[in-house]
Amino acid sequence: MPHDPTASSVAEPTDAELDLLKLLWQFGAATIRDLTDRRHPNGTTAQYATVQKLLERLRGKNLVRRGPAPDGGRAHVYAAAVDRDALIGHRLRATAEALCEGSMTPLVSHLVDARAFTDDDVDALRALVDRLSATSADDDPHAPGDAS
Amino acid sequence: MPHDPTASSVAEPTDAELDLLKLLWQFGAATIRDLTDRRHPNGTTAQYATVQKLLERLRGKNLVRRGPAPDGGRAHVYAAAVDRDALIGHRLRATAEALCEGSMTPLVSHLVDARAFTDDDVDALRALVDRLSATSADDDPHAPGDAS
DNA sequence: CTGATCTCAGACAGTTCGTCTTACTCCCTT
DNA sequence: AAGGGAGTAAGACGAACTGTCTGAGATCAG
Repeated sequence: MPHDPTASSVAEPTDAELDLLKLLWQFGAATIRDLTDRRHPNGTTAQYATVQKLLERLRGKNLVRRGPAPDGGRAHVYAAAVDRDALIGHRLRATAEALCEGSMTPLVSHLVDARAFTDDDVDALRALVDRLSATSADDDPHAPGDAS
Repeated sequence: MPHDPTASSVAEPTDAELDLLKLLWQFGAATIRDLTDRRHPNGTTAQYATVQKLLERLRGKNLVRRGPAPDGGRAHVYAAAVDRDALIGHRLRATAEALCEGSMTPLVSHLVDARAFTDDDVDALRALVDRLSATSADDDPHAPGDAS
C-alpha cells in the first residue's frame, strides 16, 4: 500500500514534489497556474498538468492542503501543510529509525564528532546546556534567559 | 546514471541492502553462505542468489568490499566498507542538502527544539561547548586539547 | 567422473517517478 | 445561445529502481 490516506501522517516528498513545496513555502499559497508560471515561464498545458499531478500526490501524502479560491473563483488554492522543520524532523526520525533503532543519540553524536556547528549553533547549545544544567525542576521550555 | 562506479563516493542502500549491511557490521566479515544461512535458515539456491545480488549492488555503491577467502577457499569474503556513522553522516548531509541548501544548522536547531537529547548527549554537548568556549581564539577544529 | 558449491550474467514483476494526453465542466464573452 | 478559454479529474506512458529468482559456466572434493 503506497500510503494510508485516512491518517494524517506525512510521507516523504520526491525531488520534484519538494521543489513545488519550496515554492509554496515562498508564496504561502498559490494556484496551479501560479506555480506553473513560476516553474515554466512559457508553460504548456502538459507542464500545467504535471504540476497538477505533483500537487495531487503531495495532497495524498498530507504535505499540502487546498481550499477554494479566496476570490470566489473556481481555481483551487494550495498551501503547504507542513513547514521545512517538520520535514527535517521527519527525515531525522526516519534516519534514526533505519539506522539507530529509533534513537536520536547517534545522530547527535555524529554532529558533535563532525563539528557541524556554526557559532550560532554553539550559542544555542550553550543556552540549552545551561538551562538543563541550571535547574532540573524548572522545565519551562522557552525560558529566554538572556538574549544578546 | 545509476551511480558513478569509478569514484569512491557512496550511495544510499535500500532496505534489503541495509539489512545485509547490518549483518556485516555484526559479523565483521562473512561469505554469501554465512549471510544466507542467517537470513534464511533453510535457504534455497534462489535466496542465496538474492543475497549475492544485493551484495553485488552494495559493492557497486561502495558500501561493501570483498576479498579472497582467508582460508584459501574460493568463496569470497565480504566486509562492510562503511560503518553506521558514515551512513548517518551521509544521510544527514543529504537531508541538509535537500532541505537546507547544505547547511547543517537547521538540523541542529531542530534537535535542540525537539529536545532530542539524552543525559549522555547533554554531557557530550557540555564538553563540546566548554571546549569551544575555552579556546575562542584558537579555531583549530581538531585541536585535541583534552580528550577525556 | 560426479556432484556440490561457488561465481557471473541476466530475466522478471511490481512499484515509483516524472511527464504528458484526454475528457469533461464551468464561466465569460460576443 | 454559441464559442472558447479557463479550470478539474483520470489515467496512460516510459524510465528507473527493488527485490526476487533462473540459468550457465567454473572449480574443487571424493
